[in-house]
Amino acid sequence: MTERSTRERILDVALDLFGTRGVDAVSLDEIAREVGVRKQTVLYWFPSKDALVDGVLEAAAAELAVVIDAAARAAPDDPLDRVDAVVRAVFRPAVRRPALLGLVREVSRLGPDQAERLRRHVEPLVDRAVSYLSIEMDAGRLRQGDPALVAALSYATVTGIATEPEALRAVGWTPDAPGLRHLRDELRSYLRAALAP
Amino acid sequence: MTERSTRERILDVALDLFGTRGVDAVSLDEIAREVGVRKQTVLYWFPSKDALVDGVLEAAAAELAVVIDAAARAAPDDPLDRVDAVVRAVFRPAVRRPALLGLVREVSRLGPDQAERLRRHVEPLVDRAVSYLSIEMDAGRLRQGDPALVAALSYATVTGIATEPEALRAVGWTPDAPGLRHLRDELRSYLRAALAP
DNA sequence: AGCTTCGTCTACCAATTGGTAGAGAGATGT
DNA sequence: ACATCTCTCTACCAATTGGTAGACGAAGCT
Repeated sequence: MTERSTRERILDVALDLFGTRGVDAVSLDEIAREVGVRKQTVLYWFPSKDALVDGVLEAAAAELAVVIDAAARAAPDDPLDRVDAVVRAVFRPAVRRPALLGLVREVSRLGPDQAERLRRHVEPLVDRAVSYLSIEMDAGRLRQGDPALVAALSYATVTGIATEPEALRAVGWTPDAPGLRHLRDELRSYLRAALAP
Repeated sequence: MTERSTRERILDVALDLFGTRGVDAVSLDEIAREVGVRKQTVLYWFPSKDALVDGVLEAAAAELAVVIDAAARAAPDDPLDRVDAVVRAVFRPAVRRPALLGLVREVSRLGPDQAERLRRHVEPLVDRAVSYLSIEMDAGRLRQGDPALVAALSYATVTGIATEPEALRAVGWTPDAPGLRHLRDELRSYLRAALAP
């Protein structure tokens, strides 16, 4: 068996709790309890709560970056198909672990230092996405617009829908398997329509 | 002079703080300090923190409902124009007080009781929006799709973009007056494209 | 005048928070 | 065999949390 390291397990639990309930609402004690260890062990691996938040952010960003990158590379040439592929790829981990996108969302609340640090992590990904959109817009294969804002809007759509289960429940949606497929397909058509020329 | 009541001022401050930093991260002491009063005065008007959260949610929902309702009624007949009008109407208060939409977003974290209560408040608004979309889709004036999910997706787009300043800063956007206008216009075209037949 | 209600206050309190100090068990290198 | 290093632990601590009990002044009612 694999016997994941304590450090890893702490990161995992912290990502889940921070992402679903917010950083300030989760205590080190609670994380420790969930991991099956004492608070001081958490503080051994991450000398402060801030350090733990840093670690979790970094891990989450890395995890997302890998998924997105792989999907974008493997996708076919047409930009709409490519966006489609990224959405499909992100959708699975995002729904399985809402905390993943939820945490990224959480950043706005943390100090500007942490926001800045995360931004540096994500920057290359963002830059590539924006310049890609820009090129494809110029080529007439995507709707014209400000590529930076279109990127932000697409991101907002995906993150928003993935991290707001309440909004979905308010319109009567249920999170079972067919519901998930249906949601994914509607999200894809919606984004396609928003981006198509 | 107007001399707003203590209760009102508490609701105001609490909405701002809860919305921007999260309910759990804000203490009654802090709210009281901001209002210029002691914590026990807050507890006099709202017998517990939960009660305060309830009050704030209700006030926020009511405020949003009024804005949306007015815009939708005053708008022209074409559904795209109507969506446009609502977006323009929501955009201003949302940007001036990001807490407003931020708080609605916050609901997912609160207990299911509070989520349930807020949902009852918002339900008529949601129902009307969904059935409106449904009718216009059947009439061929909007893109075909599941009206409930399209409503949720549109909401996610607007809320997401309004409550994630970090995402916007990551693509180099700045929150000055021209930036705001530009963002609003891009949001409008994006939504238009996503909903157009 | 006297009594009550309203709004805010001071004085506490038990529980929880993030964090420090340092002991002790196990493995590892010499 | 011994010293060192790695990891987790117990024992505390000061600060902050949401909340209770009740005093105090001002205003209104009789």
